[in-house]
Amino acid sequence: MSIQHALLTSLLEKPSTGYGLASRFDRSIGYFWQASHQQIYRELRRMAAAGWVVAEEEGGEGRRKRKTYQVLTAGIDELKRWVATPSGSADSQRELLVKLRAEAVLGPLGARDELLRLTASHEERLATYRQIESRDFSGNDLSPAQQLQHRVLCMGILSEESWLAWAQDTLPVLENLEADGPRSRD
Amino acid sequence: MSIQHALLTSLLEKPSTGYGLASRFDRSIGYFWQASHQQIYRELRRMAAAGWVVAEEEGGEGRRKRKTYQVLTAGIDELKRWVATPSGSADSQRELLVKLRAEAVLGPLGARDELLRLTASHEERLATYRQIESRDFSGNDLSPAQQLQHRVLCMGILSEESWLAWAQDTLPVLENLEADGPRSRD
DNA sequence: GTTACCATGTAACGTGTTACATGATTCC
DNA sequence: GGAATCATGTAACACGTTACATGGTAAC
Repeated sequence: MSIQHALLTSLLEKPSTGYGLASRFDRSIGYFWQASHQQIYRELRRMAAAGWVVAEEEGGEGRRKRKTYQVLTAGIDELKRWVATPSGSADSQRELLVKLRAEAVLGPLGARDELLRLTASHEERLATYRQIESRDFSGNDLSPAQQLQHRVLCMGILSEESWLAWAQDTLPVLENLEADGPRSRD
Repeated sequence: MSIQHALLTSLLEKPSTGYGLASRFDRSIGYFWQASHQQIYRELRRMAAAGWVVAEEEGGEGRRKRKTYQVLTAGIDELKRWVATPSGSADSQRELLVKLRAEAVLGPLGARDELLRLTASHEERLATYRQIESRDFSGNDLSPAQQLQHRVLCMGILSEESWLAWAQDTLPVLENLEADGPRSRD
C-alpha cells in the first residue's frame, strides 16, 4: 500500500508525469524500490480520485494528454499521517527509507520513533541469530553441508549488523533535523 | 515462482506436512523467507500435480487427512535444473540462499557460478552508488535535508559492502564442497 | 468437556507482472 | 519520412493476503 507514499514523496520533490516517475522513480528511492509504469499509472489515478494529487493536463484536444501530477494538501496530510504511523509491515525497512525522504522534504514528522522501533526489533533478531549460531554451529568440526548452512545464517547476521550500524549513524542526522525544525537555519 | 524450490529444499531435508512447513518453513530458510500456510498448501498441491512430490496420506476414512509430503526424483531433477539456471530475478539474493541450502543437501550443482554472477552485479551497483555519492554528497556544507538523502544512499552502499564481504567468505566454502564432491569425505 | 494446538482447505480481494496497443514529439 | 523516445492506457493473469470454515488430537 505504501507505494503511494513513495510516489507522493517523489512528487513533492518534483512534480512529474507518470512516465517521468517510472523512469527515475526518484533519485535514491528508485535505488531500492522499483515499480512498473502500469503500477505507477494505476496509483496516480487512484490518488487523483482520492484528492491527494491533481493532474495538470497539457496539450490540445488530442485524446491522450500529457499529465503533470502535483501533490495537494490532502496528499501532504496523508503522507504526514503515514510517516507518524508505526508500520509493522514486512518491508518496514524500505518504508523507513521513504519516510526519511519524506522528512527531508517536509521537515520533522516523527520518523525518529520509527527508527528506534526498528532498531529494537533488529537487535532482537540479531540476538536470535547469534543464539542459533552458538547452538548449531559453534563446533569446529562442521561438515561441508553444515558450513554452507552456517553461511546462510551468517548472511542474516551480517545484514542485521550492517543495518544497526547504519541506524546508529542515521539517528543523529534525524535528531539534528528535528531539533532545527522544518525550515532551514539562517 | 521459486517458493516451490524453497519448499522442495526444505522437504528434502525433512519430509513434512504442510503445517509443519508453515510453522518452521525450515530452520534457516524461514529466517529470510516467510510464506503463509495457504501459499504453502497451494504450492504443495501444484507440485504434487506436477509429480515433483507425493503426499503420503495417514489417518482413516475422515474427509481431511494428514498428508506427509516427500520429494520425488522429478522434484530433485527440477531443483537441480533451477540451481544451475541463472536467476535474473529481482530477489536473486534470497534465491541464492535457497540454492546454497539445496547444495548443502544435494551436493555440487553449480551455485558457485550464481555466486560469481551476483558478486559482479553487486560490485557494479556499489560502484554506481559511490559515483552518485561523490557527485551529489561530497561537499561538507550539506543541508539537513541533503544529509538525510545521503543517509538513504548510505544504506544502499552499506548493504552492498556487507553482501560482498559475505560472498567473499562464502566462496571458499562452496568451492571446498564442489572439490570434495557430493558425498562426505572419509 | 473444553481449551489449545495440529492440520487442511475455500473464497474473495488487492497487488504486481506481462503482453499488447496507441499516440505525440523529437531528431536525423 | 522513419526511428527513437516520451507518454498513457487496457486486458489477462499470477501471486500473496486476509477472512472464514472445518475437523482431528492431546491435555487439563
